[in-house]
Amino acid sequence: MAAYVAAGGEESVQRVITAIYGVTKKLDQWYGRQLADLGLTQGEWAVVAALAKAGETCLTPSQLADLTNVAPSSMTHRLDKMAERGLIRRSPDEANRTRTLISLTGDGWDLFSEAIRESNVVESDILRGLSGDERADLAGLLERVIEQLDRVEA
Amino acid sequence: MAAYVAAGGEESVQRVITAIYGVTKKLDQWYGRQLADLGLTQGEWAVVAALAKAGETCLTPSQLADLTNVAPSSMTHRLDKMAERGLIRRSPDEANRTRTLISLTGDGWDLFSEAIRESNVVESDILRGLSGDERADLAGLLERVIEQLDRVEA
DNA sequence: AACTCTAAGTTCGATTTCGAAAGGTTAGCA
DNA sequence: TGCTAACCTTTCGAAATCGAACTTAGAGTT
Repeated sequence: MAAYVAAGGEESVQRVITAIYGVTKKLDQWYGRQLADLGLTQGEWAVVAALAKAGETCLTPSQLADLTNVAPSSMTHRLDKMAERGLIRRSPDEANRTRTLISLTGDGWDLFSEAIRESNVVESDILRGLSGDERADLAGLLERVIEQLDRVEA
Repeated sequence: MAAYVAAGGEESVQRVITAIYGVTKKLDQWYGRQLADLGLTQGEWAVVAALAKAGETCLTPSQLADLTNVAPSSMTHRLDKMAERGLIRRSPDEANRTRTLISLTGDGWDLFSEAIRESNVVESDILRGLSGDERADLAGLLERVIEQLDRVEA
């Protein structure tokens, strides 16, 4: 730690970064446990949830890859398995034949409903310790960090 | 989104979770870019940094696995590669021969110094947009979330 | 001392992920 | 029309990760 500070690093930054990675790790564990019953991985749940949130509108593999933070090639593989299992369906986009449109099948919707209904994946437990204002503060601060990182990127 | 809310999920929770995963993703990209010059992966840097922060005291593979959030078996592989490259050294713990002690070699320390000196990995850029108070708030809120998650776990 | 139970590190096989390259499709423009 | 550039998805090979099983060492008990 002393080496960091001496080199110009700030302890407050370290503290935040450590905490962010800590929360992410815990969150991953929590999701993993909640989804194990349904035979879903986190990545697969992320796809189901993204499609469910999108509602009627279909999403492309690229969009899903962006939304769930993986490379497009990884999404191809993931969708292969989910299609094989009958959770999603690939259909060609007639308007732009470069694209493929992904939608939930009946089974996919059933699985989403079941996960929600059994409240396996209602995330309220996670932030139970924070008040409404504090949640807003937290989200706001994190969003500002994201903005800053976007700016550094450019 | 409507499906979530109807099922008892709260939008504020979704917002926080989305933001946390967003920051983590950006952070990973940022680290990846900074470290590419040095030929280090994030995981390897995490090991170097942990050992550097520990200073004189050696760490065991298990401790490093905990600190860097990977399985012990993954750490074995990582350390193999780093030892092969001459960055770290394994030495038996005479006090407890179950353990192995990991320490940075001269080359490992040089690499750490170089990374810091070239300010490749001084994280201050990341939180430039936040004041000191805000950083403390952010860290505090995240740490409370971690506590809550620990409690749910038990 | 003998036995058991726990802990640490590693090995092994399976899975997941990534990046680079390929193939097909669209859009812009001379 | 023909050419080029960009985009989307997929294929492929390489690398990282995980969980489970295994080996060895230490601690505690009788």
